[in-house]
Amino acid sequence: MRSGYGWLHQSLRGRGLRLTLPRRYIINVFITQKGHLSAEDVFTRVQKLYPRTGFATVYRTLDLLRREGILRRFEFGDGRARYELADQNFHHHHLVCRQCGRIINYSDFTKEEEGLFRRIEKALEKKYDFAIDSHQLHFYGLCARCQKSKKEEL
Amino acid sequence: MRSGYGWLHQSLRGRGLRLTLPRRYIINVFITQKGHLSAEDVFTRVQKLYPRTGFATVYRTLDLLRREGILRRFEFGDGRARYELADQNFHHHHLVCRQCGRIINYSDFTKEEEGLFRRIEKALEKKYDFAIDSHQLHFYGLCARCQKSKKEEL
DNA sequence: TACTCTATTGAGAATTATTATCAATAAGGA
DNA sequence: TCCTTATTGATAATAATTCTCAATAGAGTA
Repeated sequence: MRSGYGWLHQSLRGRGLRLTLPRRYIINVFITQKGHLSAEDVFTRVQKLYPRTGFATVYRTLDLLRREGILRRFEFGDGRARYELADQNFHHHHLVCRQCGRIINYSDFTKEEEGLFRRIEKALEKKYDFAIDSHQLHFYGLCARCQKSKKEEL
Repeated sequence: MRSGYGWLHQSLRGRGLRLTLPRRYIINVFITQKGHLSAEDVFTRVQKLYPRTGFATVYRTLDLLRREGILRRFEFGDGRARYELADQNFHHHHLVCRQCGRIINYSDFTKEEEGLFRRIEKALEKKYDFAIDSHQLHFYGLCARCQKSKKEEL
């Protein structure tokens, strides 16, 4: 926890921002275990390492990191936002289970998708005079486990 | 407002559900003016025609209509859910302005998209044992107006 | 048409996620 | 080490949505 955050430090200091302890811990949560974490998820994990952390700080930091481009924010429809490390080298989309909320990242088809998406983006930008900076594609359905439990109900 | 809701009536009665006045008014809002309406949007519009309507009823009805497959529910990232008539003949995706929240439906490329999406769905279902029933694609960026106002700031 | 059963409503309280407030704390440059 | 001020933690405030429950009103039936 001592160092290894030089990149962030650099990115923040320019704007008069500080690399505080809670911020390090929060980023660390995302680095050590990739996933789609809600503010509460992050809060409980950080609490274990740094119990004095407050909820407000978690929210503030998540938003800060989003603005810095370090995190991406998603809403999958269960009323709470999720955050994920914005790894440029791992562009992916999501599979969301309606029942249990499980989220799966997939990047199997991004090659094909990207070709089409680039074309669509270009065309939409022209047609609607829109400056597009990102997109999100979610597939919704039932995961393996929830399909089974549904069958067993019958 | 007297009739014209036979289809709904049919669809509800089977399950012991009733086609009440507020429900008619709420559906009517969506039929008369297509759009991506929040619960509040619907509430204020229905209020004008049927002032005794309560907020809770709006929420309950929106959810009912979603479960019936009549409405679709979306979250575009501004913290409030939006509802839209689920018109099977008008499959489309969305362009969302980060600044003002404006939402544009587009269906220009759905032909091309659909081909790819069908293939992706099939493959994802097999690979992850997921029963996919729908998907959402949102493009985010700045609409024409907000691009302008941003330039003028400088 | 009147009657009855019960799904639905309206008003307001309760819940949940998120944001704002503000005095106390701690980065980090001098 | 000192000083300035960004940041924090605790808590109050918002905002969207859901829950509760007595009163109301669909709609099948007599």
